Amino acid sequence: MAIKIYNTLTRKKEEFKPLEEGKVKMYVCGPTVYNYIHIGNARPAIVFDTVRRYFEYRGYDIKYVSNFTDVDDKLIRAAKELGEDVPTISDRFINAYFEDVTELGCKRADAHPRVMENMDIIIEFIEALIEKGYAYEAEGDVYYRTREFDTYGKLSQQSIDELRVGARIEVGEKKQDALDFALWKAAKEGEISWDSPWGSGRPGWHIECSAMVRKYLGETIDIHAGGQDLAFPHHENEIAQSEALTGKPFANYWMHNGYINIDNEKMSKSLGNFVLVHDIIQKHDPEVLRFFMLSVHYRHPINYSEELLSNMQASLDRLRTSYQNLEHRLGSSDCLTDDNQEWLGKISSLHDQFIAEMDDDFNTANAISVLFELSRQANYYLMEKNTHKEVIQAFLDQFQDLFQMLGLTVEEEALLDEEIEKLIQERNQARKDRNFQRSDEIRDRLKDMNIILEDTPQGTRWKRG
RNA sequence: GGCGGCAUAGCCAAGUGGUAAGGCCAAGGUCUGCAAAACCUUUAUCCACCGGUUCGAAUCCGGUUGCCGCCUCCA
Repeated sequence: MAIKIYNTLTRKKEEFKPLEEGKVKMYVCGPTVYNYIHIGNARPAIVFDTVRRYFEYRGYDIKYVSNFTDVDDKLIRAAKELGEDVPTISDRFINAYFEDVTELGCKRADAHPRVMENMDIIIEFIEALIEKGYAYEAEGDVYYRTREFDTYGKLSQQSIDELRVGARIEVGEKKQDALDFALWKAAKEGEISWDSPWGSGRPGWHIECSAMVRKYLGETIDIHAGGQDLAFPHHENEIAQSEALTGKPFANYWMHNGYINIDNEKMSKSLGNFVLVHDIIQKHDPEVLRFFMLSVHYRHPINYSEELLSNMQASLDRLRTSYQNLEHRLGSSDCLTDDNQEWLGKISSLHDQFIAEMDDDFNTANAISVLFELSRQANYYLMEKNTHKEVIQAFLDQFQDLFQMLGLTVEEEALLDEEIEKLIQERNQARKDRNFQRSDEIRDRLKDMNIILEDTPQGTRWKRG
């Protein structure tokens, strides 16, 4: 079975064929680091981290690169407002980004290139475009000649002549055509800037990705990904820049994740309805946010609310409880059963189902439903009087394996605290003596300490609530 | 004006031709000293609406309504 990917470029699900057997080159557009990330930024981070994990899981050698935009208008504005310089602010929020995203279970990319550290290759790229006639200099700015690129609009299916010219596309005097976009912007008084053949200035937004993709991954890559809104104009412009330069396809597969809405409205800074990851993870288990994002297909919109997050907590708890119940039974399992093969077969077929769902354009929603089936089967198995270690272990391994694949953890049970253990023993003695008043007293006391007890035929177990 | 998406139970959400996955919530039952956890049962004769194609459609086609996104910095 092969992995299928919905390719924005062709608007179809296609079988994934890597450029090089067994290898994947993937680039994801990262955030502009002028603030803490909001949950809208978290979606591509989580979704594409999962895509990456899946490729790894399937044995691919994947090189995964994601950039930081650390110089741009928003950063310059933020610097002015805060009375700090741009590098200080971008450093701060890059660190914050890593902290947040790590909490959400995302691994580091193989490279996280920054604009400031790649000024030389950006300038070279622009020079080459000028040389080829695709760009021109105008009073310290450099613009891309959009109409010069024949297939402009192929990603977003926009006809170049249908693009609304006027009110919203700024007709700068320096531009030869309203559709042209900036590759290099001349510095204004007091702005951070770099020297270039066209005077001091800074790069336009789109050129950084073209330049960094080329440097870190090559002229043609397998997968280029980002939020839906980036398809036009950002990705369209990247294609124009890169393909004009190399004459080769820029990326074979384009993936775009859907939006997060709040009360069915797009979340945006201007509407003031954005939710920061930084704030959510004070109140909720960060993995619940990840689980939430993965419970919906990545191309569909998600409507965020606190209530939904609480529902998701309950769902995730169900799976984790199941895992903990298995762990609890591992020690007391014997070897008296003879239906091991049947159970092992069930587990293995659920694994195959999980793979089939993920193969189908990373259908994490369905993959998660397989996890629930695994949980149901495990719970059912635990109802048997005699259980076999081998089967319990197989369940545990399967949970462990698939959770990890999705970037989630089955929380390890904390070590038994001596004091808690002592109280439990005392309570069990009270129960034997049928002194239920005393036993409930102890249970309540532990409950106040956020310890929940469960009496099972194999003894009392506890967990943190 | 151009391009695109969505509409499935109280809530969330899969499902793109073969007769409605899964989760949350709720109700009843089993187990338990009581709980907790778990298990069993129940919860959409129907997938926004109207027509059409088909032996057969939530799924395809046409139309209608509603909501949303992109075309401007944006994940």
